[in-house]
Amino acid sequence: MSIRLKDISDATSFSVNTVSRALRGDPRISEATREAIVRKAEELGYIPNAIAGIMRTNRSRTIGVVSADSSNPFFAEVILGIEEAARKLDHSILLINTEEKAENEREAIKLLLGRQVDGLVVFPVYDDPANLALYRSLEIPFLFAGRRVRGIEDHSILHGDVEGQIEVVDHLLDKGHRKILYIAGPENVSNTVDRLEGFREAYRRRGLEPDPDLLLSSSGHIEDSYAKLNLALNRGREFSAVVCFNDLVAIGALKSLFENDRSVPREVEVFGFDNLAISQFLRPSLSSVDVPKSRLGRLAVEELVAHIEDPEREYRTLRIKPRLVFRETTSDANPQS
Amino acid sequence: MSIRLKDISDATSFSVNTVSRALRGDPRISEATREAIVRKAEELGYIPNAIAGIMRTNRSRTIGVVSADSSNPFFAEVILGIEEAARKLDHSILLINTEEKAENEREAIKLLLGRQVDGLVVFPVYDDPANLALYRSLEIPFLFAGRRVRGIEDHSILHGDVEGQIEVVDHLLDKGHRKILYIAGPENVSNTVDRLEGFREAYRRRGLEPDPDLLLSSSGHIEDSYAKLNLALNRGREFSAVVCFNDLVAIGALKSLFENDRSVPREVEVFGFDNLAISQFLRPSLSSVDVPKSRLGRLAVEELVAHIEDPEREYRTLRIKPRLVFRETTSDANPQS
DNA sequence: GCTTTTAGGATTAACGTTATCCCAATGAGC
DNA sequence: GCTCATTGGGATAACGTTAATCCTAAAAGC
Repeated sequence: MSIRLKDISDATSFSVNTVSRALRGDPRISEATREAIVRKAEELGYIPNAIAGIMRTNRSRTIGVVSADSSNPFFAEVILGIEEAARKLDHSILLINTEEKAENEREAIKLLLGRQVDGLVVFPVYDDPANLALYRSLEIPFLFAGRRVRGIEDHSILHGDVEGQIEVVDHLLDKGHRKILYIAGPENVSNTVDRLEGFREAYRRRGLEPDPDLLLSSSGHIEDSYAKLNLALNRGREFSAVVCFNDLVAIGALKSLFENDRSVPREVEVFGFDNLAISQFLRPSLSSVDVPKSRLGRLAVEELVAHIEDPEREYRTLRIKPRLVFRETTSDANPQS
Repeated sequence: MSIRLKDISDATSFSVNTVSRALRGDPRISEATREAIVRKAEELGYIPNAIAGIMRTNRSRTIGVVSADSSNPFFAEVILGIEEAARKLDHSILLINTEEKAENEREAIKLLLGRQVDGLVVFPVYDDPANLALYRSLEIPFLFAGRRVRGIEDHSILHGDVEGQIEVVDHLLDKGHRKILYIAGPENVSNTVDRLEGFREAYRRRGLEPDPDLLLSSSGHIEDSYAKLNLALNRGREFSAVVCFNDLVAIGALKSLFENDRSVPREVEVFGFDNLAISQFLRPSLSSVDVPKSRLGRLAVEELVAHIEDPEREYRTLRIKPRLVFRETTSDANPQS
């Protein structure tokens, strides 16, 4: 059976209390005593029962992570940063996926609250009244990674969806493209809203109007994007550039373009968004908007832990700058730089 | 503050015990009472304190997942299956990465034990005396997903590394290839050992000997594989096929081949292993050995939970059959089929 | 009418920690 | 030699839940 403080107490004839304090490095315990206790603890292979500790202290050193879409490597890459940062700050991660469903998100949060997590990092849906109410009633720190929630302004770490998308479209308009196909992302996700807004804003700034026929929606996944672009091509849509909600969408689009004998980038230029790790190894390698995913995860954890440790700390939206990456799905390098 | 059973007890004037039992559906509580209590609990927004429950019952309904390499999508895909299966069986996941370090693996397990997980799914290193001792002393169920540990025979769910690799090499030898370059994977991982053994065995069966100059080692990642193959090409190594430890290695190899003007598959055929989700979208799309990753994860969890619920259950190695997938990095389809 | 059964619920004691309060011994200050 | 800190450690009470045991009416059996 597993060793408890009591067992060390019995073996050393110090009280349980003293053993506990010795192992936690309480200065009130003499060096000699501490050493004897620590040695005995190691000898017995003592592993502290974290559950009991959490119960007593009401501090779990655990961060609940509510991820959105497990089939998108973007989240995996951010979560990698989260896990690493959490480990460095001596916290554990409890991970749940919502598959972008508002209800799953609520359930996940309740489950995590029940497990007494100290804080939450969430990839939330954009607009849901019940979720909004839940977040407003939350008594532990929470942060939104790379996304916004309608109605909650200050809990986000954003990576410039609007600006990033403006830059892409601006670049293409600069190069003379006037028929740009846009494949948008999943419903009710701020990234979709913001990137679409960026797309539109870039046109607006030049007094131009995007062609509604060249605006496709998608689930944000490869297969759906592939199907949607096939459909558009079958309907005879003409365009010289495809701007995609994310890299997965771009991968599906590339497949469709290839199968429909559209040469990339000669006839059609393609942009993704997110700059996944694999995108540089596609052929042609994918031009994209780089989002520092690992940094986003790290930042989220560091900021969250700061909030956990200082409940008075004020929330404010943090912003990371995105950066265009030009590869083989676009011709030439950035004309500006 | 958060609502406890006590609060519901106060509000309904039933005892804490009755409230607890009513919420857990104990048959000894009358329907009327149960309903009143449940309604009040919902009204108050009661969220059970799982920590206290775990403390009392010594059952956490949590599975510790010790993953190996967070930068390899293979694990992400398996963990996806793990998470889904766990959720269906009403369990949570506690996830830690080891980055293939034996010591991290031990630390991860100790941390998870401290958190009172009910069982472990581990992607372990192959051969480490301290880890072996740790596993032997473990008092909770544990399973190795897709890997073996030297010295522990029955706790694995394997996916035919040896056979899969034999099949690949056999196929190539059938087609007349005699100069096959093999890029092996990371040290001290059973997959590396077994796939290499498969490679050798395929030669052995024909009374052939692989050329030691055509045997490269790698970390199992894109960049390293890319560098190693570049080096081999610079040294004038000649070969007509490259068999890779996994798909990431294959991606790096493809990049090197492309940059060195080796046409794939005309001059060089390439095989990966794992069949990552992205591999079908590479260009050329990658021929590989499909490992049912999601199923592996699901199976691991289902089997683990079976062990948790029946401590007497015997361990036995489970085996999943791999399947060759022929795509554009190999010429023709499978000659046999 | 009395006892026995049973439904329905209350009391109480854990689970392993940690925090609060307490005490004994030692030594310093006068 | 007395007081008073200081040091080092012990005793005890929580944390919120659940399990084991116990209680009490009312119904049922004779």
